[in-house]
Formats: sequence, structure tokens, C-alpha cells
Amino acid sequence: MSIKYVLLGFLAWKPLTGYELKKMITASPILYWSGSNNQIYQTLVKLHKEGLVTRQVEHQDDNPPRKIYAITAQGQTMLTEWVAETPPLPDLKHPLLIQLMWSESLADAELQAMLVDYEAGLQVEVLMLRERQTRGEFAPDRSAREAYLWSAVRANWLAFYESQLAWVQELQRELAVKGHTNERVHDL
Amino acid sequence: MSIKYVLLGFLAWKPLTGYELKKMITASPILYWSGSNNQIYQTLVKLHKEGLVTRQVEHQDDNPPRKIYAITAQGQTMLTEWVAETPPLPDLKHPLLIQLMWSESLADAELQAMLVDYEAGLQVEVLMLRERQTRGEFAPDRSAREAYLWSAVRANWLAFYESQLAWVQELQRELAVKGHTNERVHDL
DNA sequence: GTTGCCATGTAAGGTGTTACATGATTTA
DNA sequence: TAAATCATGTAACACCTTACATGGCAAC
Repeated sequence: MSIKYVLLGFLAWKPLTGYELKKMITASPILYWSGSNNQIYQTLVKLHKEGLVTRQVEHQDDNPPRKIYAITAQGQTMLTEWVAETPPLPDLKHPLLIQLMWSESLADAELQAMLVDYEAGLQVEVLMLRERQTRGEFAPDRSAREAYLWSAVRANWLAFYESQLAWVQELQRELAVKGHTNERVHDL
Repeated sequence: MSIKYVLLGFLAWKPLTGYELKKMITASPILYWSGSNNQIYQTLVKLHKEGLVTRQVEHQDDNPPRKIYAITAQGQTMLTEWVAETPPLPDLKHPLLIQLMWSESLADAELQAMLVDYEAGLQVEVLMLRERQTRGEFAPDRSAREAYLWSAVRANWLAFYESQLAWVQELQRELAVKGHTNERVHDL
């Protein structure tokens, strides 16, 4: 899946500029792109060429002209086809797990230190997400169903990080208590 | 993080050929690369140039010569430095969530159909992972700690997919029962 | 007076993907 | 006879990232 459909999704909600789209994409952790200028402005040009969006230029005295994009009927059709597709399964990249798999050459204390740091990072993330959850955040809110879906999606996201946090904490306890230790008998 | 360290990790366990590395990486869902030839053979060449691995060519009559790679002391040092680093947080790409966010233009029945298909795919994945869990699968098993870590990592992975499955099931129930419906009042 | 916001864009590079290519041997 | 396994490698490209570039205005 590429960023193209996300842009169409936003524009199906309401007309927006590249800059506004960029801010929204960057702000949401679920929309997993960096939201770089390159990506967004270029994709908008492409969508425009393909006739999936219209562009309306609004001149300004101080700033560069705003280019307001809106979805076309054709674009709406593509979007609807896309959301009806069965999406691929979630794709999880979890560097911690890979490091743990190959951490044999670490002393117990080094491994513990790494896990402590990692846990701290997760804590921060979870707090940020929880705060967002309570502050509500922007949502199109065009129907009861849409509002429900957005809240369910956010809950899914938060639950993932919370479960990861619980897992690292449990891991640390097990490593400390159960004596799964390692004395580094290695060459290094 | 790049694939480089995973190759070092395997080679720190025991000497292997590119082909063997490729098979192992492809087989593991946690090692999230496709394991394409390009990536692996090229990376091995680079690691060899950097002096992190040694290469031993073994001629064969029928097949191309096997190139057996082994880690060097320098490579072991790099690997150890890497595993001691605090890894970035997991990076989750979840197309379903994005589609749900923009599914306003779908009729309730279409959305249900999509979710049913998606759930079926998840079911298959969970069954496969559970089977692997019971069959044990390969693991270096150089110490009690390593064995424990590998089982914990696998459990983390499985738990993720199981929780996703529970979530989609709950979502479907909520959509059906609570009357979060949508009659498509849209242009299309 | 430096940082940040608005608003657009370009350039270069990294990382990974799919597909192509060879060729012998084994399995269904 | 078609496909899979062993074992290596190349080519083209999709997608995304970081950094660079401009320039006026507002806020602290």
C-alpha cells in the first residue's frame, strides 16, 4: 500500500493543501510514513495528472500560493475500491526481538541495562498515546460508525504499546528471578 | 537497523553459506526482510570487504561452489556493540487500521465482508505460528538464557497476532450489535 | 534576534522488492 | 514432465528518507 490512498482518504473528507496533509500524516503514528515533502507534493502532482483530484491555486501576497486539492468522482471510486479490498496482515518490525535473539555475547548486566533503557522509551510512548486518547484528537466524525471506528483504531494502537510494555517488564522479572543468567564464556 | 547484523548474529552462532542464511531469514517472520538474493549476497560481500567475516570457498562438481562465511573477532565486536544498543521502538505497519479510518464510503455489508476475509487470514497466521511454537523450531541454544530469550521472543510474536485476532472479532461484534451502521449517503 | 510557522519545492541516496538468469539433481 | 532443491548471481525499479533551498511573518 502506498501513501496515495491516504491522501485520497483525507481529501474525500475535505479539500486540503499539501502542507496540511503533511502535518496530519506526520502527526499520526498510525499513518506510518515520514510525511516528507517530496513524497506528498510529488504524489499530489501524480494524483492530479491521473484525474483523481482537482487543484485550485489561491494566491497570497506574503507566502507561496496555496494549492488546494479536492477529490474527484474518479478519485472517490478508487478510494472506495481500495477500502473494500482485504488488507494485508500487519507488518511488525521489532528490532528488540532480533537483538534479544543474538544477545548471547552480552553480560547479564549489559542486557539488563539495555532493557531498562528500552522500557523507559516505551513508557514515554505509552504516556503520549494515552494523553492523545483522552484529548480526543481530530477525527472526521461523519457518521456514528466512523466515529466508532476511529476510536477502535486508536485503542488498537495503544493496546499494542501497552502490551509491549507489560512484556518487557515481565521479561526483566524473569531474567532476574529465574536465574536465566549467562557468564560470557566467549572469545571476546 | 539493517540486515547486516542479523547475518553477523547467525555467523556468530556457526559458519554458514549465503544460501543457508537466506533460507533461515525467509523462514522467520520475526526477521522481517524478504531475504532476497540481492540483499544477502551483496551484504556478505560487503561484510567480507570490511573484514567482519571470512569466506571459504568449497568446490563442488555439480553445483556452484559453496562460499562458507564465518565471523571474525572484529565482526564479533561489532555484533556485541550492536546488541548492547537500545533498540528503536517496534515499527508497526497496519494497513487494516488505515483502511478502517477511511471506510466511510463502504456499505455495512461490504465492510463486514472485508473484515471476515481479513479475520480468516489472521486465523491462518495464528495457527501457523502456534504450530511452530509447539514444534519448537531451530534455536542456537548455547545457554539457558539464550533458550529462554528465544522462547520469550516467539511468545511475543504469537501474542501479537492473537491479540489482533481478538480485536477484529470484537470489532465485528460491536459493529453488528451496537448498530454502528452507515447507510452511504454519499455522492458515489 | 533566533526559533518556529506557513507553503512550496528539489536532489541525492538508502534499502528493499520483484523478476531474470544459469544449470545440475532429485522428487512427485 | 513439471516442479522443487541446491547455489550463485545481476538488473531494474519502487518507495521512502534526509537534507537542502527560499522567504516573509509572528512570537518569545
